[in-house]
Amino acid sequence: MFDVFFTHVNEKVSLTIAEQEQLKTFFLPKKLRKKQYLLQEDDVCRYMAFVEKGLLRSYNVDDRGNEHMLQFAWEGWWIADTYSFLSEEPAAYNIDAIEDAELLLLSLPQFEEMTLQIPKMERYFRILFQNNIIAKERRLISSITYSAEEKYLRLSASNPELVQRIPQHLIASYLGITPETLSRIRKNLLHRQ
Amino acid sequence: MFDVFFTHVNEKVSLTIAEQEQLKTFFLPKKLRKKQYLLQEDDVCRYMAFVEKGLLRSYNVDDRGNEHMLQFAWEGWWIADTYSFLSEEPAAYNIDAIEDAELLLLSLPQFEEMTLQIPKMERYFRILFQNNIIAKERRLISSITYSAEEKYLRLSASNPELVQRIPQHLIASYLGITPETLSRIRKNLLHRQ
DNA sequence: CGCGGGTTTGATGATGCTCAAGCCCGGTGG
DNA sequence: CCACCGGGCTTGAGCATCATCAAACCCGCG
Repeated sequence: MFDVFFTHVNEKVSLTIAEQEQLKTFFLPKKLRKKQYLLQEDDVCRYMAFVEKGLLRSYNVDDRGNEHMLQFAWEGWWIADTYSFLSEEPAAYNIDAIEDAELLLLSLPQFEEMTLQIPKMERYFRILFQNNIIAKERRLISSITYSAEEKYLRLSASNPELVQRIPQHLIASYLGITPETLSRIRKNLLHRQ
Repeated sequence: MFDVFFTHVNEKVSLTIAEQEQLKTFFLPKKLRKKQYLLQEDDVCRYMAFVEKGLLRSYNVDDRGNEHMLQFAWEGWWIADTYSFLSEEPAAYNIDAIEDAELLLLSLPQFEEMTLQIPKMERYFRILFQNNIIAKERRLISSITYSAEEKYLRLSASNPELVQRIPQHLIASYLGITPETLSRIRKNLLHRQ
C-alpha cells in the first residue's frame, strides 16, 4: 500500500526504516471507483491525496458547463485543491477518478504534525511546492505562446505517458482546445509522416 | 528603504523591532534604471528581488522573437526566476525594469540563513509560495477558459492597478493576445457603454 | 523640431469553434 | 451469444475570433 509512496519520497529525501514506519501512521488509505468524486466544488478540500494506483483528475466547470482540466495525477503524484486544503475555504475545483484508484489521504492537522515530527518531510513538501510552481509556469507560458498543434506536440514530447493514458477529450480540455480540433490535429500529424 | 517590505511582512507575520533590525542585514539594496536587466536568460538567477519602489517584469522570448510576459512586480511584490534561483541552473526568463526601481536583493545563502534564524520568515515564504501557486492556477484556468475580451475584463476587475500602470502591449502579451487585438477590444468596450 | 515607440485602424487570411451527423467499440441486458 | 445502447472519436460545413501585415497617427523626449 505504501510502496509507491516510499519510493517517491526516497527519491527526494532518504528515510530510515523507523521514519517510514512513523510516516504510515499519518495517512488514511482509501479506494476510489472510476467516476467517483474525491472532492466537489464548494466543499472544503480536507485531504491531499497521494496516488498509489490509478488515475485522478482535477478540473473546474465554467458558466457554460464546460470542464477545464487543471491536473492529472497517477501513481506517484499528489492531488488536491491546494488553496482550499490550506485555507479551509470552499474548493474551486472538482476531483474525481478516471480509473479505479488507491489513495493515501493526508489531512491538514496530520500534514502539520508530520512536518513538525519529521523535518525531512518539511523539505520534501517544499520541493514538491517548488516543482509545482515551475510546472505551472511552463504550462502557462506554453498556453500563451503556442498554437494548438504546437501545444499538443510539446505535451506529447514532455509527457508521453499522459498522452498514452488519458482519454483524448480530456487532453483537449487540458490544452484548452475542443475535442474536434485535437482530433483533426492528430489526423494531420499522422498524414504528414 | 525597508518601509514597504516591513509593512508587507507584518501583514502576514508580525515582527518585533529586534527582528526587523536583524532582517535588514540579509538584504542587498539595489537601484535599477528603466530598461535595465536584473536577470538575462541563461544566466543563473542569484537573487530574489523585493520591489520597494518601481516596476519590473519577467518574460521569455520564443523562437520567433516574441516576448511573453510571465509576471509584473511593483511595490510590495517579489520577483525572480524561482526555478533558477533555487536550483542554481540557468534561467529561462528575463527580468528587467519597466520603471526606475529600488530593490532589496536576497541571495540563496542569505535566504536559507534568514529562514533558519527567523522562523517567522520560513512561514512568510511558505505563505508566499502557496499564494504563488494559487495565482498561477487561476491565470492558467482563465487562459484556457475565456475569450480574449473576457480575459481582459477579468484582469481589469481583479487587478485594476495593473491595467492602469502597465503599457498596453505588455498587457496584451500577458494575456497571450496581440497588441492590435487588445486595442480593438478596448475600443469595442468603450463603444458599447 | 524630428525621431521613435506605442497605439490605432484597416484589409485579409488562418486558426480553431460550433453544430450536426456518422462511426467505432466496449459494456449490458435480453 | 447477439443486439443494442452510449460514450468517445471522427468528419464536414460554416462561422467567429484573432493574427498578420501595413499604414497612419499620436505624443513624449532628446
